[in-house]
Amino acid sequence: MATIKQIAEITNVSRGTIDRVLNNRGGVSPETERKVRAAMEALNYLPNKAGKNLAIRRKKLKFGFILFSPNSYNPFFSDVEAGIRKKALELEEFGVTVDIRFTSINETVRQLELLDSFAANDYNGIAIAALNTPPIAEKIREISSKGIPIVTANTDIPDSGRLAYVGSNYYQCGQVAANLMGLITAGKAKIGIISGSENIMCITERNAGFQKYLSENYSESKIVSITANNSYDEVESYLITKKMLGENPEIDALYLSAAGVHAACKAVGECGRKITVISNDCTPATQKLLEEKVIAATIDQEPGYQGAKPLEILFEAVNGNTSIQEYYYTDAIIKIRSNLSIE
Amino acid sequence: MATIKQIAEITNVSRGTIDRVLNNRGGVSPETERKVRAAMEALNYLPNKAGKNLAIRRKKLKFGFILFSPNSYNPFFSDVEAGIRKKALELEEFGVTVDIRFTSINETVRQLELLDSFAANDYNGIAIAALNTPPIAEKIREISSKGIPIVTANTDIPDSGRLAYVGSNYYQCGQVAANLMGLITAGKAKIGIISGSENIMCITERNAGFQKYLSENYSESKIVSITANNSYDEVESYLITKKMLGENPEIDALYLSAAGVHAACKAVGECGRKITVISNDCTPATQKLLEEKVIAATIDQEPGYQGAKPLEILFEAVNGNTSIQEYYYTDAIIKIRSNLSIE
DNA sequence: TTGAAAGCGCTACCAA
DNA sequence: TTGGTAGCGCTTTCAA
Repeated sequence: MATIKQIAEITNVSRGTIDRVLNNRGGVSPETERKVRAAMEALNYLPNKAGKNLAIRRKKLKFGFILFSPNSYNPFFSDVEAGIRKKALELEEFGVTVDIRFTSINETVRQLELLDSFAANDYNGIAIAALNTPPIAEKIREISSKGIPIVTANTDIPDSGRLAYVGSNYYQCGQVAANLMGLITAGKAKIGIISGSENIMCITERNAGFQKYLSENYSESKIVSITANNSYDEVESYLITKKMLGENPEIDALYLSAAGVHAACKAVGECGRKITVISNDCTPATQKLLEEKVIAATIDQEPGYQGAKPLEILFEAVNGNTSIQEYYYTDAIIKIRSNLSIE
Repeated sequence: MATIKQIAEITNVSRGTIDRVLNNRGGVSPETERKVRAAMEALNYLPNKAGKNLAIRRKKLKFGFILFSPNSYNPFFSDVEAGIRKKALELEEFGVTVDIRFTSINETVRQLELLDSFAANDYNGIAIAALNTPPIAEKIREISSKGIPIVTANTDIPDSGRLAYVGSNYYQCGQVAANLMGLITAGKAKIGIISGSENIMCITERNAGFQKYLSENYSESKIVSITANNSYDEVESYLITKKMLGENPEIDALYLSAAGVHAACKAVGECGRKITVISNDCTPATQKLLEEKVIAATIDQEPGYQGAKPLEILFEAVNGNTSIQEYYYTDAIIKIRSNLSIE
């Protein structure tokens, strides 16, 4: 519990100088620095957060968050937004302002503009659900190199110079779905996969994890058919599910690896067969389907955390915390009918 | 983002007086109080945590935590302890000291002594995994009425004057276990329950939730046999499981509603039949059994949170936070083989 | 290169 | 009943 004041007294140096050493601000003689570091070592000095948090108010930090607009096909992002707003309220006590900007799922140009705008207006940190395209990666690299920390949320761009990623380990999500599917169907399912756009990494990762785990652990099960919904659209989701179930009467299980859950389940209800359905995320529509036993299980990815944690990381980074990890994976949380209610 | 200083300037009253009004310390004229409250209302004043956290150091708060000793029958509590120690480290920055004391699972007298000792030595708050017996309830009421906040953790005593409870909703845990059992066995399981002491509420609640959910949702399944392990002992756990499986050849599923998981599974392995096992908690031994596919699923109850959250609540309470709930339930987290690794 | 001092918001204590 | 002030730990700015 040593403080800067104590270190200052022991070393006969002013508190200002201790601060200079502590935060590597330069302008300290090697002799003094050595003495100060020795004392910090000896007293096992650790900076006090309450003190830092109070002092940082004067900086009036600004963070920006670029997120996908929630819509009927994918209401998931409104839970992310709720997480952002909650954390923003907390950070307000530390003098931090948070601004949110929305884009559609395929607006690369708009994301670039927003990134530029944040950087040009002296924002101190940026969080972004980033489209994984080369121009975005390049832009992130450019802004990061100016010293503005960037954290990716929900969708990642590795090797872009971003500070950290917060979100699902999608490959593992797929594995968990396969594991559940195996358990529920005694390892003998005839499976259809309703998938999403093949150029969105999270979808391909989920499918890969699912297929790998299934083939390694439930060799008697079989993936009968895979269809991708490339239009981010509820109607399309209904149509392809309807078609798949009609053309493949042996299918008795479905893995919904993308959004559009509600529409797909409408087709399931109409087919008249008993289908074991496993989906992702836990939106209100999905909860209702679990309640009605249409969906057997869904895999949640802590959307609130994906909104809150990136802001927390940015705050820590700006506040001089150097022990920030690269990956903050959310848990693959299994939701079934009986553990819905309590959060 | 109004501050005490601003309120003071507007109302032409000193900051000390604002503080007196804010914290109901008394000694303020009705006239002044009215004026101050009006200003706080108008500016939407909210106390700043960073400021409070810094100032509270001077109080040098002391919290005590009474916990069950981890042992081989129930290693669960070492994860709770880890949660306590982590939070204690965080609170150290606020000048808070945390002391942990251990008792066995049935030492009422020892718990009474420890409670008295904490109260007599001016501890500012107490957390306790409380044995649910009348003398303990009475003691908690006595100490609470002196103004020392008490939070129960893991095991609760309602109506004892304790401030809050942090832990499982055991009834729901039982429901989730039944829900899983139904899903995995297509609702047709012949089930044995290896239970624990009938006078521990958490066990009886789990069993009740399990039976209720099963009968309401999986009417084709059947509970064939229930045996209680009343000796908190690994060997006993092995013996009763062995006996149950031997005497009831139709049993094809087990719900382990108490600890002693490792020993029970030894008996499962020896019986030579395929048994669907569902257990509680996620200790290292249980993880290994999941890995080996001996256990199909286990229901975790966030032990780390059960250690950390009570201390957080005590700190908030002492710090003047009045919006503390009565129940802080942990999630019933479903762990299967594929979602073990990532935390 | 270093020191001194003010300030972040809140609390506690002494004096009036 | 009220005001004034010092202090919690850290940062920043100005002066030396």
